[in-house]
Amino acid sequence: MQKKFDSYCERLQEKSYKITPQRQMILKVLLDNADKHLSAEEVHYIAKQRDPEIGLATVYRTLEILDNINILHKIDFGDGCIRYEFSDKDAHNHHHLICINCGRVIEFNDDLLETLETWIEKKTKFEVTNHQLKFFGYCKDCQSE
Amino acid sequence: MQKKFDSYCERLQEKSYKITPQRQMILKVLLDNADKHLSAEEVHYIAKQRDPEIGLATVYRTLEILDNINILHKIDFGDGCIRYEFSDKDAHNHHHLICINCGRVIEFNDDLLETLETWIEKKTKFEVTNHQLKFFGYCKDCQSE
DNA sequence: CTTACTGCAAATCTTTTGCAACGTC
DNA sequence: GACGTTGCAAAAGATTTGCAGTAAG
Repeated sequence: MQKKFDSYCERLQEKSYKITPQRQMILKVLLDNADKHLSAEEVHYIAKQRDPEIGLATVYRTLEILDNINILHKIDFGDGCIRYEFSDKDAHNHHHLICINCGRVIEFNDDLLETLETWIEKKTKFEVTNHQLKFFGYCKDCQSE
Repeated sequence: MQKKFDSYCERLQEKSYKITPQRQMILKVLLDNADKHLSAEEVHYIAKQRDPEIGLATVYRTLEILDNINILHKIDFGDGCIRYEFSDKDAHNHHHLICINCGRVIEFNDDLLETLETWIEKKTKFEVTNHQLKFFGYCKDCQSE
């Protein structure tokens, strides 16, 4: 965890962003909840418990930067806000199962799309840099209803 | 086209929604632009040219209904608004290539995911009803930059 | 004639921006 | 010390809601 934190700070520095206490804290909040897909609001809520001074705009600005330098990326689960996830989390082969009843998000690994990507690049001349695959449906607990 | 329009009206009726002129018009706008992925704002803009009286809230409310009864579904291309697409459009095997430079959206067909879905249902006991696959990258025109 | 639907305006919610004060390098 | 960064408050967008009037079945 400390290792990741340090490498993210380095990446910020490389891109000549300053390592401020707020940015470090936001990174720590994200690392502590790496399994969660937090939204800006949620990051702010947790961050405020650690430092009540921190502003929501700072959180938004930091997440934007972390997205730009590819530490995070945005995901939309259709619940009205942008959520974030670390980019290096099994990078290319992890997808999401989203329950349309309770909203739970389950992660799922598979590398089937590698093949598809190469095929797309050949066939359509579109240069693929990333993909997102979401399955909607009902989780185990919601199927009875 | 007329056939689809009629069947959509029927579906509205079945669910005991009224067939108002506004709803008919919104459906026609959507059918006339079935290749486009319009947002609520865009639907309203086109609709207003046909009937300047129509209100934006009506458009939002109608799109919500059409989504609920599965005539449309929402897609998010990361441009800050919800876009819509007919649900029956090659339903299960059409995906999107989104250019992160110019924002162009290219459609792409493939049925690879059918297999994956069955596999997920077996493996995770998640009941899949739909999926969304998006590839991000650079379209032909933007690759030179 | 009843109940759902509409248009408008106001409200809400998420995200962005302007700006003076502040802190990192 | 310079310049990027912060917090706050205000602004901006997208979407939702309340309500009185209107119209579909």
